[in-house]
Amino acid sequence: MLEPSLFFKCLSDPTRLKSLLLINKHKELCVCDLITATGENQSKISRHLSQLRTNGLLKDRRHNQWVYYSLHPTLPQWALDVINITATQETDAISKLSHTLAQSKNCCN
Amino acid sequence: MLEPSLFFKCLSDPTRLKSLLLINKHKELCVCDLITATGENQSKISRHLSQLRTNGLLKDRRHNQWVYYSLHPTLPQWALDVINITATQETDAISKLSHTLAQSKNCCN
DNA sequence: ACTGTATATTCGCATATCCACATATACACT
DNA sequence: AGTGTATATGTGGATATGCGAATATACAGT
Repeated sequence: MLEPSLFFKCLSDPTRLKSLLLINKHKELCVCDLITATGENQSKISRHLSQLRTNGLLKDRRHNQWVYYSLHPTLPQWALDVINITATQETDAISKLSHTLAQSKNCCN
Repeated sequence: MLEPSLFFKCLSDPTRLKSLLLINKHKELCVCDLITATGENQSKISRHLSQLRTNGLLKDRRHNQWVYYSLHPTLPQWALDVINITATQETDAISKLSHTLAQSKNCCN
């Protein structure tokens, strides 16, 4: 079972939170999408995603060179609720990031 | 306005989370109550409470030697929602702590 | 085999966090 | 003034975290 304090620690870094909210909105994104959307460098994003995966918030799906991340299917409802509440709080920031993503050519399709 | 990632960082430490949930349940508690309930030492509790206060999650009310902490009145609804969701997730742990508190003589009354 | 793209990992450094111990402050009571 | 209780804070050490730069791995296309 997911310890609340550990779950919150995952959300306590702005890059991790942005990534998680973007994945929540788009259901599934690959690493390069998140790099594009957030403007952060590759190693930073990769490390934060791996942390979210290790702690059970994300699951990865590998297809060819790409790794697609989505919310982990066993995430408990309360965690999903917290994520969605936060999403409504950050609508503007997230749409801006989504927009950046939409404008770029898709690296993986 | 309260930054979500900063708010989550406040909830990411078990001692801070316990304290916050206890205060949420009892509306107002003094420091010695929290020391009793959590079994942690004084300086540890004091420091965590001060951090919660500095970040706007708690407000303090001083009366004689005692300092009473309660949820900050300007906490936004989404933050209250997150706290309450977490509370329902931690019911057992919190009642245990509340029980410890009830059994001890009240230091401040 | 070589190249390019996508992703992960290692390393060293800087900074942050958490803690216990000691000390300080503030107030009440005598 | 002295004592006891409640709370805060300074300090130093241990550990954790976050970062960029470099390197490694994996796969696709040529």
